[in-house]
Amino acid sequence: MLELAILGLLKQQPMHGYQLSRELGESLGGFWRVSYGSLYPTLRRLERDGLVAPMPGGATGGRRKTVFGITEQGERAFLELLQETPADSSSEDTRFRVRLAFFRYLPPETRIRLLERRQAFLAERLDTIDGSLRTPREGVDDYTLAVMEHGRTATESDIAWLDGLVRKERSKVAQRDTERGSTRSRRTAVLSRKEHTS
Amino acid sequence: MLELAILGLLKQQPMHGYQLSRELGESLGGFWRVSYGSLYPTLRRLERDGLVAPMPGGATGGRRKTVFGITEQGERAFLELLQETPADSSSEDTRFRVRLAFFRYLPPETRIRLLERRQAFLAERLDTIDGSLRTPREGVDDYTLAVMEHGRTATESDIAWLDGLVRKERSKVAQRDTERGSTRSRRTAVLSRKEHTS
DNA sequence: GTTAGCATGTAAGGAGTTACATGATTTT
DNA sequence: AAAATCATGTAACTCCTTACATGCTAAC
Repeated sequence: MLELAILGLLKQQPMHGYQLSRELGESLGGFWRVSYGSLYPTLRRLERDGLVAPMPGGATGGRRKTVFGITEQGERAFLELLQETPADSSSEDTRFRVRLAFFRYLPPETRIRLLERRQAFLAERLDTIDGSLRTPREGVDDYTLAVMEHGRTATESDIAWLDGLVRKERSKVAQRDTERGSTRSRRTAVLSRKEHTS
Repeated sequence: MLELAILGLLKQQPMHGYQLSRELGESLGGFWRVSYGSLYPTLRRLERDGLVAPMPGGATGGRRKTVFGITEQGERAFLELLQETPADSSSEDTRFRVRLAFFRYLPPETRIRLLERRQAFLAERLDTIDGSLRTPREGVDDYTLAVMEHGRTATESDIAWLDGLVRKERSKVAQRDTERGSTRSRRTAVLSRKEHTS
């Protein structure tokens, strides 16, 4: 996840490590604040692998800091990481946030696919919660119940939010297709659905 | 976090490892599903440390499974873990959920203190988000913005939800104090505020 | 000139995961 | 008797954290 975030930020603009950590904290709004003990080693590993490289004439200052930029190889790795489906469900919420923050670098069809994948994930979570609420085992008290019900509410509103994003994305695609000649629009719609199913 | 969850579940009822994993997945409603590769070693470590112990006459079956129960030492450790303030902000959301699910084991004053601590944490997150939104750096696009705004909305509703829980808790305390003689109620209120500040 | 913040790192370790292995029991 | 699922475990690894160490630069 950290690699993705670093590459994405460096794609926007070359930066040094310290700045990366601050941007990360800001653009994720306090949902994830990396420690330097994790940031710098990762940065060096990315450099070693040729995904980022120090820039001679960096962005702003002229101090002893090392300003890094993303390489072509890094760009490729970034796009792969961005579409990656992680199995790890525990940190998936934060991970999705990070991915979404870099959505502009993906084509609309891929965006829709990822948004719908996230929806499916949340729908499954919702099923689990509803299942637990329907089958109250012994030992459930008010607090356990409160956790579950709040979880359900939050998940539902997340799904609705994603619905809005998908709708917006679809209308963008539709508009784009209309602009470039109206005969292809239906065909494109079929194609993107096909891609989503696979 | 896993230790806390295991101890809490075993406090409710003796169980074997497999059952623990299923209960965990259910009672947390899909927000956290532990892997066996983590569960069993942890369970054995807890046994080695004397916090849990195998029960001769377990709960239900008589198979080859090992049913564990919590020991007195485990109960003590559980209460400590339940009140522990973690510095790690990344997994704090899930962690709070776990803690809340075992809130019934804490005295109301401690509950209020923990709820308010969580509120303070979320308020800080809100500040970070609002700060980022007020100072739009270069490179913010619609998606980064969407992430932040959704984060703000979700955090705000979380805080409001906690407000409700705190209010409910306070009214419980007030009622309890009224029931056991009205002269002490004011003094107790002062004491719990003092505890909260520290 | 000293405090605060910028900037980069290292060593040790925590808390989990995946993938694999194995066998017992129930269901079909 | 085959398939599903219950039940327990191990080894290697990932990814990140904490705590520490160091020095530079700006501001007061």
